[in-house]
Amino acid sequence: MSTIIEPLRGVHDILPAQAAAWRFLEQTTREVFAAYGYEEFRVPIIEQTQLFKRSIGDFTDIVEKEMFSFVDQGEDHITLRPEATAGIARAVISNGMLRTGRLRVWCMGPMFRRERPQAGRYRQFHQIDAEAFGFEGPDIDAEMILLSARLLRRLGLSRIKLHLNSLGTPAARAAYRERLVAYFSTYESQLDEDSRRRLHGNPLRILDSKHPDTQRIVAGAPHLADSLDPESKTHFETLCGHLRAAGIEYHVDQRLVRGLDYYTRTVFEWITDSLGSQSTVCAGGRYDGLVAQLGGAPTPGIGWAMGQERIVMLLEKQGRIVPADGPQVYLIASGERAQRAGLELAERLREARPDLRLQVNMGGGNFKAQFKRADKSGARYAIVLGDDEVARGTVSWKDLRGGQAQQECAIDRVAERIGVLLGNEQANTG
RNA sequence: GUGGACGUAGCUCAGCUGGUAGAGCCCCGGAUUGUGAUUCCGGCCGUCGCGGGUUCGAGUCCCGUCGUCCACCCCA
Repeated sequence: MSTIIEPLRGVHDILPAQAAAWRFLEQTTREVFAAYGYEEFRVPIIEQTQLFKRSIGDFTDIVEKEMFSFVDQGEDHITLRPEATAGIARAVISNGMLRTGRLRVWCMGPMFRRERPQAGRYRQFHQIDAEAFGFEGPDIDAEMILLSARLLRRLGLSRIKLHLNSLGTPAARAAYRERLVAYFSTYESQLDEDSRRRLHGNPLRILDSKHPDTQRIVAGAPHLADSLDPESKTHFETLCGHLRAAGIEYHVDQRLVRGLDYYTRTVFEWITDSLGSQSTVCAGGRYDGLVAQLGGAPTPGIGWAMGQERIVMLLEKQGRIVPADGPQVYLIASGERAQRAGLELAERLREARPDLRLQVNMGGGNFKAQFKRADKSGARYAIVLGDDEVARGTVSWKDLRGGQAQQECAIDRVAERIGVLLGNEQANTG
């Protein structure tokens, strides 16, 4: 007897029972992106380790200790992508896609971070990702946020709040960063360990430290808003105006700085109060310097990422019923002749109605057993084919959910019959 | 990475102060003829996460380990 192989820590199977919620999320995502004219982009899951070091920032926890990195047989330094933006930016440059100026894309897929797992925080997790390149003005910032808002609304989720802030231009941010370093340096000995470590790497992160002592020091720190350059200020105010006009509620959060180094100007997060400490459901911002940093022509960019596991958790928690896609019709066939006739009939029906979801009983069984399976399949109707029906050239037809009596109809009129019945059903369920 | 709680059948859980495991659901079969979902009867299912220790004896106590979860950290 060999021992059972367990999954790796922090990775999960998505079981068929859960897949409906995922499919609903993914289908809705496709529709919403299409509604805004965004194109799907598929990029690799593995990239050169250097890509993430250069884009996300050497001093972020992600790069410092959370990446799944390895050297392969050919001495290549490879990393499983911990986020999507860097890979998309790289792909946009590699494929010369910026020559046409502007680009609005989205992608969806697994990401990897070697964190300590918790509900809503996994080592392999999935994100929906939106990116736009080549747009300088705040209109695209607004569109990005409106798009995410519409997606959340279309999913039927509520009680998710939008937090908003601006980090300024790279220059203003750099100046602010210096001011911040100067300020925190005078209190260096009083800072907590993590904050001290970040002081010269990513001092903005110190702002949202939860250490009480550090927080006291943070309270006296120079304000980001005061250091904003006039252009960034205007940019931010225009964005806020767009959001108000569109009826999107938001909360300006001075502490919101985001963890990744590449952000500039607009940053935002959608936050829920029903997921414990994994409260951010979607987050993003502008990264005007990233493309140039990765060797492309200087091009402004903005994007966001949404955590799919967290969304699915919210769908469950908020009791959203997602459309199932089990069979509509279950075909029962008993006896050798009936089985053969049943298989043939099923194929004919699928030919006639490509959208039909029809499950054929397999593995035999008496009528009782087959009806049990028909019931369990969730199908609305059962088509019954036994020796009697075969002899008569008919099928019996049973409504498993309604009170209608069982009927019989000619075998070559079944497709027509399905059209009538499921047509009605679709009208009823919208 | 730090601190803490938990880990018993496929699922949800019970098992008092240590005496070699139970329920419900699920699944399978039956209640005369080719009919499910209800009811009744019967049946299957566990190295009590794993490893070590204490003990005559451990699911129950101790240690370690793995995993899940909570907070921190980080972040989607």
